[in-house]
Amino acid sequence: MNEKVLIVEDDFDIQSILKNYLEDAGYQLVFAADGVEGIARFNEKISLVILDIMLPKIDGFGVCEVIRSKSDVPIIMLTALADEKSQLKGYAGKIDDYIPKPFSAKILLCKMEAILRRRCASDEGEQLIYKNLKMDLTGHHVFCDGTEVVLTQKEFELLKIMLENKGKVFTRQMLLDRIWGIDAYVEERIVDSHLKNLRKKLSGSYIKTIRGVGYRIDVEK
Amino acid sequence: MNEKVLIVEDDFDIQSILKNYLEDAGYQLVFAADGVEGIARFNEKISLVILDIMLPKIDGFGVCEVIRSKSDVPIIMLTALADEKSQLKGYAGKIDDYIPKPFSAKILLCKMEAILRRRCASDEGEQLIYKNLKMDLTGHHVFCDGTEVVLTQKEFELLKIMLENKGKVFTRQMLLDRIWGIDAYVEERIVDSHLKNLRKKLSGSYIKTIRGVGYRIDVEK
DNA sequence: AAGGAAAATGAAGAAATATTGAAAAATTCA
DNA sequence: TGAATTTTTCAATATTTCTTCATTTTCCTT
Repeated sequence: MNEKVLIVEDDFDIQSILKNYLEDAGYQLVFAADGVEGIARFNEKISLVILDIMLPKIDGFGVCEVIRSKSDVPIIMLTALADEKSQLKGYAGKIDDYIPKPFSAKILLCKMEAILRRRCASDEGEQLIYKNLKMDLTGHHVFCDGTEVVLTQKEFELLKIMLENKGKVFTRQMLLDRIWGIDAYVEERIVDSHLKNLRKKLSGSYIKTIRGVGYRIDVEK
Repeated sequence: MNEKVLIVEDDFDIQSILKNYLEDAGYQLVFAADGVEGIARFNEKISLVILDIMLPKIDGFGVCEVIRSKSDVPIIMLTALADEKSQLKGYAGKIDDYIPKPFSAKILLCKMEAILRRRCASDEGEQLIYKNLKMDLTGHHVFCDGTEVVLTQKEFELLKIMLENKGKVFTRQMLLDRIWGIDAYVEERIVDSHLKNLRKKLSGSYIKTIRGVGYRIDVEK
């Protein structure tokens, strides 16, 4: 447990209601008072985002678009705009739920739990298993056919992210953003370099190259 | 694709609204007019349940409890009882969403899609389907009759743009602008060239030539 | 209906680009 | 400091992209 929730909301009263209610329910909260801050505060550790629409600097739809471009994190829009058009616009941006203000904190909590319950296996398991490969995430071990393969930090993260998203192509930039961070200034070729070493260590054709796009680990058949 | 939805609802008008709207959206519907029938009609093939609360014989909460005892299928309650207490009771039974009547069919559809998107197993990513052709955009795969066809990047983009705009004629210049960028300086014939290769790989007459104008993929009948 | 012009197709080779492998340089960590 | 890791760089290789031109098809004119 101990889920981090990012709340992007400029209304102080609502911030304070959420603070009381959600912290009591055991969530760790991260607040942002405008769109730019919301985007800046978002990271891989966040399990859910609560997003207002009318925000200073960048509005909720914009924030949603930026976050969605790099993550499938659940997003709940919490806003005074109750009209159908805004709602549909929200859902078009792949949000998970839309709650018009005024809202009931109890119901918000229920909805959050309903959504979090549906989350995919990725972060609940301590282990990732793929073909004859086993990753022990807590212990930072990787086994190939039962024998341990020692990976460096970067190799480990690379493999982890790709195994958590089997079937999805990652561009080098996406991998850089997720492993090195969006503000890291490194050559894009660094990804190739680590991937090469990873492939050599794993001695199996797990990672496919999609020329002109990036890399992918195929879904198991 | 082709998801089965179980609708447990005794109001004939709502049955008929849902029938029109959801069938158009490509869902396969199974109707039940009371709680007992709802439980009887439920099976492993059902991807989602839409549940009224006030039902003959067994009420929605009861049906929910029975279904939840054997399955994690997503459940949406759709009911006239808008009070908070009923909603909380619903969420306590591990439903996924609660929509008070009167409801907007469009929003129901959005919510259904948001919930289905979150499902663990069959998380296929974004897809474009046309006749016996399937494009998996997240995975950068193309399947023709189930077998994979490997496309180069330009071929992939060409097919993607045309499939996203079925029925629209693209001039070579339009395709150049969208794929190569408006400032690219390349021969217009490059489009023909890639299109030829694409046609050969797909082995089916998907892409029509509009002489003197450009190319088009017809809308499906 | 025949001939000619315009447009589209097919194919092949050249040019450009992306990926890989490998190794040197820089950095981090103990 | 020394070892391991990370990052950069670069040449070799593989693949794609682009150009060109001959061939075929379609359409228009007579």
